[in-house]
Amino acid sequence: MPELPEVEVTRRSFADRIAGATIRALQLGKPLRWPLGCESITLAGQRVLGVRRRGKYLLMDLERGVLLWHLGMSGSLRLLEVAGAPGPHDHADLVTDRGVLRLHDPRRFGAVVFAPGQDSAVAQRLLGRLGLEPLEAGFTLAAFADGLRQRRAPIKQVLLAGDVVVGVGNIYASEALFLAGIHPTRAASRIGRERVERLRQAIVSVLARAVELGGSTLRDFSNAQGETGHFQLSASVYDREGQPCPRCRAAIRRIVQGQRSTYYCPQCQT
DNA sequence: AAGCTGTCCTGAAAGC
DNA sequence: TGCTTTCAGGACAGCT
Repeated sequence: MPELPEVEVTRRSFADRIAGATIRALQLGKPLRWPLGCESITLAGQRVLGVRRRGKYLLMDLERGVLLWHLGMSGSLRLLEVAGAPGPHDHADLVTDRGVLRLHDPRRFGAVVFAPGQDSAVAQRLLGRLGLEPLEAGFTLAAFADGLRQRRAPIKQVLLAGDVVVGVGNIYASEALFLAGIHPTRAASRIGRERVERLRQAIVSVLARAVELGGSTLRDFSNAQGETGHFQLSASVYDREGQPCPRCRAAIRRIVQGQRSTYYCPQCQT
């Protein structure tokens, strides 16, 4: 499933090539998670100024608005020079004079949404409460600690919620907590400052490494050239219930928090 | 305000 | 073998 690293790798794979392109049309297939929010004709003729990322959203800046893309859990984007007929899981084609950006998303949790501006109600609704960007300078100990201070919920669920720090999905949440030696059920507000700093560093290192490695975690992930990740990042605890902890050999445990699996080492994480 | 739960969708894997 | 059931996952809506 695309988490922040996969989204960033996708962005890098086509952003430079599509910047400056002129949109001809947006062709939609089966409905995605949210409606587009504008007529395709609104987009036609607009130039693509660039592509940014916020959390797991890709923000495509247009001359008059922003086109937001989300890959959900099974989405991928490819920029095709020559687009053949869409397959059964191809649900959006952004046709431009530099090629066709095609969204492939079997489970259709993804979305393409038009926002008339960065401050529009649509943009605010989707982006307004997103937390700190973990790979940017603003992700400081002070800011992170401040975000966790008021939260009594388990740290794992606070990480997933995305309103303190964005882009940490289910897999990386387990991995980062393992690296930091923090038990996933611990109340976020009850983690000491030194351990918050360790968690901050763990989040940065696990995400930055995954970006470097070209996105990792999903078998069917591919960037906009259609290249799959050359390797899988090996997880220390995720999906390893019963297997020995790489640090202390204790059996990895699996629990469910908020209907999501969490994996951790009962010895190393407290 | 913060924290729960339900929901969307479909492929893969497990169960019968 | 083939059918049915269960599960996974991001993130919003809506309720407490």
